Amino acid sequence: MSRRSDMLELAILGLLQDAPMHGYELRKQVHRVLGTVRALSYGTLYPRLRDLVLWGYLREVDRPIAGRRAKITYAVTPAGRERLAHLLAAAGPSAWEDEAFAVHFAFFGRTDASVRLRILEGRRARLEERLALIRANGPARNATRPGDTYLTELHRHGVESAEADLRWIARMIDTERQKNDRAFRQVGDALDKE
Amino acid sequence: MSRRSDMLELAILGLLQDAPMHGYELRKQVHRVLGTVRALSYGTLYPRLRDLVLWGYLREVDRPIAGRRAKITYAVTPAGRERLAHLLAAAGPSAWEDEAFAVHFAFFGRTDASVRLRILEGRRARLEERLALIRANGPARNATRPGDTYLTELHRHGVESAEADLRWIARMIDTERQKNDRAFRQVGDALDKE
DNA sequence: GTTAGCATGTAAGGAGTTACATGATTTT
DNA sequence: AAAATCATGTAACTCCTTACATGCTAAC
Repeated sequence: MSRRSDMLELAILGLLQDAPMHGYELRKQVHRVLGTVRALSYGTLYPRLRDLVLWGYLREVDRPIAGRRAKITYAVTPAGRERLAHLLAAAGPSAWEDEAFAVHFAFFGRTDASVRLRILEGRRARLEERLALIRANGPARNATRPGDTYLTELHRHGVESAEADLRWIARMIDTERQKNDRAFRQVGDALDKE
Repeated sequence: MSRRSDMLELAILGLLQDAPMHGYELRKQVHRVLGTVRALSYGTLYPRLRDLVLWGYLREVDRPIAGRRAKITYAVTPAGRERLAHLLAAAGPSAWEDEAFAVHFAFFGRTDASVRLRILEGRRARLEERLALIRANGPARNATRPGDTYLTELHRHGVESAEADLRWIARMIDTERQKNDRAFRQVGDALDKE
């Protein structure tokens, strides 16, 4: 359902929903928001923008300020807004993968609370799975090259990174739950007053 | 000089140098050693093994234990050993990238001390550069969606991960330097005795 | 006036994934 | 005897990068 490439689509639609931009600026915004995750080349971006226009999710807003041309500003169409909502609501297993997760998380500000929690839980499960795998594959019984300090260090660093990620996710989930609790309490208060 | 694909070549030659294996087993070893980094599919591995044989770096060692066939064991040829040495000694800028660095580091056990240090320093510079970039792109002046906690958190997590990686690298470099010092001292002692 | 950054694109090719196809061996 | 896992491969496809090509605009 959501290939890696849907992530680029999500990022584009999400950012353009905030404010119409042209490609060059858009790329910088992607780097600002998702700079931790990966780079984005023009060879990837421009063809994709063309496609999104073709599919009706974006429209070109020509802004010929004086003689300045060839600057194409893109804006999200109603169909694009629907598509964005759909992508944001879709929280399938591929949404727990590294990049997909980061993109989804970046747009949590406009994602439903239930979807947020589902993605966070999925991500946690994914990270725990990975940690277990790293631990299982540990270089303990390193028969061939016993005592290779470097392999051991690499392994330990992998474990520590995964653990740090897990702690972060756990914190995010806690925060979400507290938010939910507050929301429930407010609903409760409102009901009390009736 | 070292495309992403050279990393796979390095991993294959490095592991097969330790012990000849067939493809299936090799894949598991790659996961054991580099499991933290990325997965490796058969669709990638087998064609590459074929190529390496074609290029003379590997040779097939058929091991028909009883009727058991179709199991192809691969071993490194002299040319392959040369190639491996070359790949290990090549510490160009692409060796500081995430995956390439991990692969190089995994084989530090048979890498020259000077090359090790060069790669570690390069990696540190790369990480520092990345950290600076993340900090510069920080969601501080987030005009469009002020106070988007999620973006702020994502950003912070990115900074923290980068910092943790940097601390790790710094520790590795320290260890290397101490090793060098010890080595020099031993040489010094030996000279004293003369 | 020339360098640096803004701005848009295309074409070719590299790298790898997915899905498929096939069969042997080991374990339950 | 079925299920799991070992074992090897291919073909189609996707995605992205690199290198190229082009021209404008701002700053020095």
